[in-house]
Amino acid sequence: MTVDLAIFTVRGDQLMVLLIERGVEPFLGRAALPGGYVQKDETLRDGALRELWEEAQVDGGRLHLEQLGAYGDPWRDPRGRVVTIAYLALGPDLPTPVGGTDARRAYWAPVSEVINGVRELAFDHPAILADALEEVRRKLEYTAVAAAFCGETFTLSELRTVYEAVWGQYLDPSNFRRKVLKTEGFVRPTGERRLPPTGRPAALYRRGSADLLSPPLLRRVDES
Amino acid sequence: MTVDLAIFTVRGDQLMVLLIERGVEPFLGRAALPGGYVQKDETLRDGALRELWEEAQVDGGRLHLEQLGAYGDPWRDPRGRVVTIAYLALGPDLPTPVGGTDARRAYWAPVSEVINGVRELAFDHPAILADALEEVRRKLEYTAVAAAFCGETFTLSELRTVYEAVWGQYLDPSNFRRKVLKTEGFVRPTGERRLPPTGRPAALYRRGSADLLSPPLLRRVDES
DNA sequence: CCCCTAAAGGTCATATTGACTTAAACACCG
DNA sequence: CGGTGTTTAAGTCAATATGACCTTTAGGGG
Repeated sequence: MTVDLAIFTVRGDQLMVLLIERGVEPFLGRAALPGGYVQKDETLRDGALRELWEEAQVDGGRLHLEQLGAYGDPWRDPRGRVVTIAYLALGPDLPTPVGGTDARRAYWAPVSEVINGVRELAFDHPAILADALEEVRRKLEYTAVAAAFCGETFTLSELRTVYEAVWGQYLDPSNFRRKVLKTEGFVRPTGERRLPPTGRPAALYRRGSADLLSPPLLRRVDES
Repeated sequence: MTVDLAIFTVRGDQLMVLLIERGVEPFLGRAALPGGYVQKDETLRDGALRELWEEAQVDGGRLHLEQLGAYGDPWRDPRGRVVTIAYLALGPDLPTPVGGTDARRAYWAPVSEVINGVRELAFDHPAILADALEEVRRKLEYTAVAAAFCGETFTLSELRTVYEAVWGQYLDPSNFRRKVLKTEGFVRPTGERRLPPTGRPAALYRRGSADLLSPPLLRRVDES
């Protein structure tokens, strides 16, 4: 029984996922999602948090962590029957982590490159990553987790950039602002402002109390 | 490693869940969700389908089955560390199943009674059932699975009754009809009709090709 | 002091929803 | 054979939400 983690962050205007280069067999040297065995006395969530730290030196306290599901096809691991519980983590632009015990190194990779097959992942991690990606995209529609990608305080432009990076589509700044501000509990103004490199200062917000957005903030379906 | 099943159906105007009376220790004689050990050579889904049949003689071919998640707290099972993968199943009004090997008997119980604590479930099954219930309610909003509760063909009133039973709230028949019919791929007319005990004949539909509803069919939030 | 840029705020046509009303189709009853 | 009750089916209308687009504001830099 193992846990595997799909850890996402937004850097610049790209959605990134944390990958490791495996330092042990099987799939030695191959790219993979961080993860490892669950210990006997810990919860699945605690196991995920521990692996997060061991393999990538990422502190779980600051990021959103939720279970994605169990992957247990008998042939998914060449070593034999290994069921893995996949977790989804979202965090602000984190420092590039160093490798851990079972990982030669850890690094952020653009999700688009991994999905396109430019990098080949070990095990059934391509499927896990695909499911995780769809889940994040869906979560942004129906919940207020997008703020988990931002720092403690953020501007509405930063928040919009998160949506654009995750969904891969342009959003009208004005309509986005209207939707976010009139959705009760989405964000809470701090009263402070931040100066962009150029242009008018932007108001700063912090995450609100709401978890669900109703009505949701739907992405366009066409995407041609 | 086990699988547990939260199997729902709509009977009359009530949402029902399939329970078993445990025939073995621990929790002998207690009500529980059907489930059992996963075998070495089967997928998690196949294990769920097998347990479905063994413990409740329910044929999985006709119902919607999806994974809910993994429950793995170290103390959830008095026997020791047992991680269970919970599955959610939705089906039309099924015949009352007989008990299986590890179950003295199997029966349908109103979900409301179980949630209220009138019946106490074994293990952490109360939490699993609560999660399953919320998942069904959410699924009805964003997907077209509601038809899984109906037979091969059904009237719009039957479909609306499903929503009302699951959400526990009244829906305006006229607005429901408009929403369903104008949502592309939700239902497909068969051309036939069905005579109710009294009143105008109702057109029959079968499930359409759509999986997701966009925009979704949201339930009211207040429900006071 | 003017220009450029991004934030902030507004307009307007369109789509969707909730509450409500009206018409249609059948069985039953006298 | 026509009236009555019941359920399906269809329509109206105001309130709300959305997408596309425009104008104003508040900075920095030349």
